[in-house]
Amino acid sequence: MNTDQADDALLALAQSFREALRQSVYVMRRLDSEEQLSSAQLGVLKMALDGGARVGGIARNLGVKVPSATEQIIKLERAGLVKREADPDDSRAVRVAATAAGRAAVENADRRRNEFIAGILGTLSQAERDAVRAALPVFDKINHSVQN
Amino acid sequence: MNTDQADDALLALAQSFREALRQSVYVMRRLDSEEQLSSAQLGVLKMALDGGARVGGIARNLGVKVPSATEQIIKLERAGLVKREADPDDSRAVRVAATAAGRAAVENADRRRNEFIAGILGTLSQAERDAVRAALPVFDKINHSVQN
DNA sequence: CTTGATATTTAGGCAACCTAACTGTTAGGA
DNA sequence: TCCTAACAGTTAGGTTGCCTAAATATCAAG
Repeated sequence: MNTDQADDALLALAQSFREALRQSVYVMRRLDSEEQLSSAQLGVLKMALDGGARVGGIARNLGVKVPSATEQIIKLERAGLVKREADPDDSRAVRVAATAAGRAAVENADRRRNEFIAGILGTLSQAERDAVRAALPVFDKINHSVQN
Repeated sequence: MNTDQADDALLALAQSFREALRQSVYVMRRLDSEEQLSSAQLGVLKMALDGGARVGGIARNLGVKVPSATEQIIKLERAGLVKREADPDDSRAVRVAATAAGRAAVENADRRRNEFIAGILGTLSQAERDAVRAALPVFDKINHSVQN
C-alpha cells in the first residue's frame, strides 16, 4: 500500500466521520429541544456540583470563552440553580456552587437524557452496541486532539 | 443478567455516548471557526450540487425548519454560490442549484475539513481507526432513530 | 507604591435556529 | 367553473449561545 492509497483511506474515513459529527449536532439539538435545561447550562451546572468551580475553569472545560460561561452562570443563578460567592483565597475569582435545586435539576435532566439515548441504544443489536462502546474512548481521544 | 442490570449497562453507555455527543459539538465548532463557509451553509450547498434541490427538501434533510433553510440559501445566493429558480413543474416551489463558484467552494471546503480530520485520524493506531470505522454506520442508524 | 498580569463582568454584535403570519399556487370537490 | 383546503416559500420578530473588546477589581513582584 503506497502513501496515496493510505491517504485516500484516511480521507474517506474523515469524510464519514464528519458526517457523523454533523448528525451528532442534530441529535444534540433534539435532545435539548425537549428539556428545560439546555446542554450549555447542564454542562456548567455539572461542573458546579462539587461546590467550588471557578468561571475560568468552567469555560476552559466546556471549550468556550469566559464571557460565554459567565452568561450561562448568570442564567442559572437567576433560576436559583447555582450561587456565586467570592473565592476566599483570591477576591478576583468567583466560586460557582450548585444549590440543592441545582443538584436536583442535574439529576433530573441527566436521567431523562440518558433514558432517551438508552431507549435508542436498546433497539440496536449487541454487536452494534459493542461497536459504539469500543469507539467512544477513541472519540474522546480525538476530542482532546482538537482542543490542543 | 436481570433486567435492572441490563438497564444499568444501557444507561451507562448512554451517558458515555452523550459525552461524546457533547464533544462532537465542540469539534464541529472548531472545524467551522477556521473556515469561510459554515457547516450550515456547506450542508445546503452540497444538497444544491445536483442542480435541483427544493427548499423543503433541503430543510428536511438538514433537520431544520424551512425558514432556517431559506435563510442559509439567501446568504449563499448573495455570495453567488447558488441560484434560485422557479420549479417548472410547480410554481410554488423553488429549485436551488449550485453555481460553478458554489461547486468550487464545496470542493475546497470539503477538502480542507477532511484534511483536518484526517490529520487527527492519522495519529491514531490502526485498531483505533478500525473502532471508529466500525462505529460510524451505527451512529448513522442512531441518527435516523432520532429523526423519527 | 506602581505596574503588569489575572479574573470576571459588561457591552455590543453575529450566526443559526424557531414560530407565526403572509403570499402565491395547486388541486379536489360542490 | 370556482371555491377552499393544503402546500411551498418568504418575511417578521424573537431566542440562544457564542464571540471580541473594553471596563473593573485584585494580586503580586519589584
